[in-house]
Amino acid sequence: MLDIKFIRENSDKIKEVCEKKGIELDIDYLLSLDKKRRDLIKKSEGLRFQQKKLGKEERKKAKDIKDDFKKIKTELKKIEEEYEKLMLLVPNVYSDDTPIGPDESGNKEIYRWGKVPKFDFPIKDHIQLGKDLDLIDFEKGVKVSGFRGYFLKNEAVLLQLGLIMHAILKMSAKGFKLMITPTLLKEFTLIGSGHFPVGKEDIYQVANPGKLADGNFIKEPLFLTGTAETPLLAYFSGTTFKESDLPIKVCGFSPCYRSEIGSYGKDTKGLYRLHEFVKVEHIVFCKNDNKESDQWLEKMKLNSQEILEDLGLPYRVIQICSGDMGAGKRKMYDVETWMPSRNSYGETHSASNMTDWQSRRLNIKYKDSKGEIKYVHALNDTVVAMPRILIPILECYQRKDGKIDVPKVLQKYLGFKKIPSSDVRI
RNA sequence: GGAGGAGUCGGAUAAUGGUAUUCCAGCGGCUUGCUAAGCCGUGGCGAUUUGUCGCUUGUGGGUUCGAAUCCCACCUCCUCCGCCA
Repeated sequence: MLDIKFIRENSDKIKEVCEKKGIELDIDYLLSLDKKRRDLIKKSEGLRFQQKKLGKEERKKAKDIKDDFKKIKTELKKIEEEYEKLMLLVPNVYSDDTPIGPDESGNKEIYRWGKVPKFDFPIKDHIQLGKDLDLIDFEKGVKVSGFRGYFLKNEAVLLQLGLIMHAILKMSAKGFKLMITPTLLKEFTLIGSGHFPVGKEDIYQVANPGKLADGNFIKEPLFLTGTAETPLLAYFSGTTFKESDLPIKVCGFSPCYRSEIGSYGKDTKGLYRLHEFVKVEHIVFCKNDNKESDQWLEKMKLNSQEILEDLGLPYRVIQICSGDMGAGKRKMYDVETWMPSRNSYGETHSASNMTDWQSRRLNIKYKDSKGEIKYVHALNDTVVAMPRILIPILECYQRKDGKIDVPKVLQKYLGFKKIPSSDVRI
């Protein structure tokens, strides 16, 4: 959400942002609602003032005012509902260096690391490797969980747990507070992170939200989050920090659920696009300053890159263009990792500067040195998302003999250097 | 699964239908000086013609000239019994 004053004063800019982000929104209508809203607030407050004054003196006259007041109040409520609905749709202004483009074709590669592996034998994809080495079972996954279901088995389990440990310990050493977050979330959290109202169809809603201690059903719907970003942000909703508390740095681990309704028929095979996965995510709150939050975005992006360099996986960094970034974002990078079976890079990380677009929705503020209350800037980025990252690991580290080397950085967590490892077989 | 309570500023607390009290903490200022003390100011949100005005007692409604107080729904917490990874 943006400041309505900012929208009033920069309506042409906002209209341009809507156009370049591919968002259809009638800003003039929003501004007309805003005008009506303020008129009605003035009227209703004036009546309330008189009513309160008269209430003490003359009760009959106060009663007459009450009817007018009620009428205005009803009208105001209607306008405000419409106004608030639109305010949630107003996109954030993208940074000056964001490429302008209609969709992913406008994204820009800005960095490349690592040597793409060359194989002198016919390679297998991770699906084949997973089957041959008994690491992934898609057939049983679909049988038990349905489309896009999967089981990880044996060394793949340890690989995933090792990756989590590596990521968590690394972020902890960098001064991030650690959390394991809930994934069953109330609606306000998803409005807060910006996944609602647009994008609602990608979030699962729980049909039976459960019972309370007193035996009654919970009436408020619950949703399964698609990322730990949402609960991490909502953890701090309603908080006013001291400026000296900033930056707030938190690293969260959670399962993630995505219906992928907009992606039917896309990436239907393998570990790439799944309904449920797990992810280590990190967020930062900093001062309300574009320069500072953009610097944090660079630092966070480097954390993602560092993980891939630890794993020895070749990657590239993409700067996302206006038309491919979400409504709430000011600036966004994807990091893509080399996936031999695709013969290309595939997205494994995503870093975004949301500025105060989320913190306004969630009411996350700080008192600056002058005593002024401001909204924090919020950023989020992947540390490691699994099992998608197993695709490049399994495929890049495969050997001619059909075995797979374990990336060196993970060996201490797994206790073996190659897959299969007799150590974990029963 | 059963029974009963409770939600007032960061913490504590008063107000049983008459317009939210007091204390502590924090922050700002002042005074006195000796290991600190005292005094004054200070919640948040919104509108504004910058004078102010409105809202804010968990949330949303209702009754009323007037609601923290009465009614309805929701959210949350606590106590006791039972069950449970």
